[in-house]
Amino acid sequence: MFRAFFLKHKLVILYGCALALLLFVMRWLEIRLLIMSHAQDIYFGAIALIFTALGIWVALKVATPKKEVVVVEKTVYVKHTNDFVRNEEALAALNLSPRETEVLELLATGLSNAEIAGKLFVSLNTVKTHTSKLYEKLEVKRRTQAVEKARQMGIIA
Amino acid sequence: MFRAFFLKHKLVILYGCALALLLFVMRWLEIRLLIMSHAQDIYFGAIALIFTALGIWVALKVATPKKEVVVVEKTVYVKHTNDFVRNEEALAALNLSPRETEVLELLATGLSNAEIAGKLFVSLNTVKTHTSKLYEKLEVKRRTQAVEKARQMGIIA
DNA sequence: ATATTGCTCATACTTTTGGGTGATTCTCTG
DNA sequence: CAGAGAATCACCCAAAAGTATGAGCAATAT
Repeated sequence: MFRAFFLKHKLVILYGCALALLLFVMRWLEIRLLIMSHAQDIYFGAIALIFTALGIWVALKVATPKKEVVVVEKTVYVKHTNDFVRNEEALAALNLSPRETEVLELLATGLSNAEIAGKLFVSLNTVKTHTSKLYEKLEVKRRTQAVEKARQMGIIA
Repeated sequence: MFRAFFLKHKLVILYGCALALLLFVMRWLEIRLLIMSHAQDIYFGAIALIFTALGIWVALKVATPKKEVVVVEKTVYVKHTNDFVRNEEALAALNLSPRETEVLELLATGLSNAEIAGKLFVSLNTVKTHTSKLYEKLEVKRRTQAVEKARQMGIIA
């Protein structure tokens, strides 16, 4: 409870303590500095400097950094595939389960197993099982071949 | 000449003047404030506050803004034609070496690095070097993505 | 009611891929 | 001639992919 409060207002509390301490030290220093009458200016200068520095420090610590937005244009090529027709016969002949087809499509976009697992809300192991079965049914050994074969068969865009 | 110098160190000069002025005012105030012996603390507090504020102000004024890069993607739709025509501009922009292009094409057929090495009569390590450079230039992380991107850009069939 | 199929997940192990670094050789260019 | 870029290769480490096997669960077909 106290800890949470402290953590939340850490900066403010620390700053307050630092200020109090400094004032105390200065008050004490004052006694001996006042003996030398001309040291007053140096004294004030010191106070000014210290608190200016403190202010700068606090400002840099607390201030939300200004952001300068730099816009970089980047060209993205996207193939226009409006005339793709899925080869339903070939797809049916493969006897892929719905889930496997889904995985195959994500596979073709270049996603990793982990990324596919994330998209489908399943574990990495599950995706591995699906891909393995997929490779079996497509009679390939690697994901790259699976994509290539599926593309040639016309079952993915 | 003086003007240029002033403009260049405007902030420093202004700050210096402000500091001097404040010290002068305080020195003057001191005379009457010292009469009330217990006003000393208020006096110091005022100094501390003012210079802290000054420090904050200076810091906020001077602080270098952080840059934030925003990538704006510019979409280019590539016409999908049944007879493939290589997108020469895109290919040239990528600045791929002849060997890298060769590797990319074999990559797209679904071959493993070892198989590519065999086809090109080079070592597996060499193929790895090529693929790595390829991924860099295509701005991708995996071979599957490389193939997908190259296909969308129209630099492979 | 059993068998099958699809989906899920795990564990354990091997292979492949990718990242980083550095070296060598050759060729082209200023 | 020095420097840059391309191609070659090596070594090491880490991450991703793939293989094998087993198992639980729900819907569906027999």
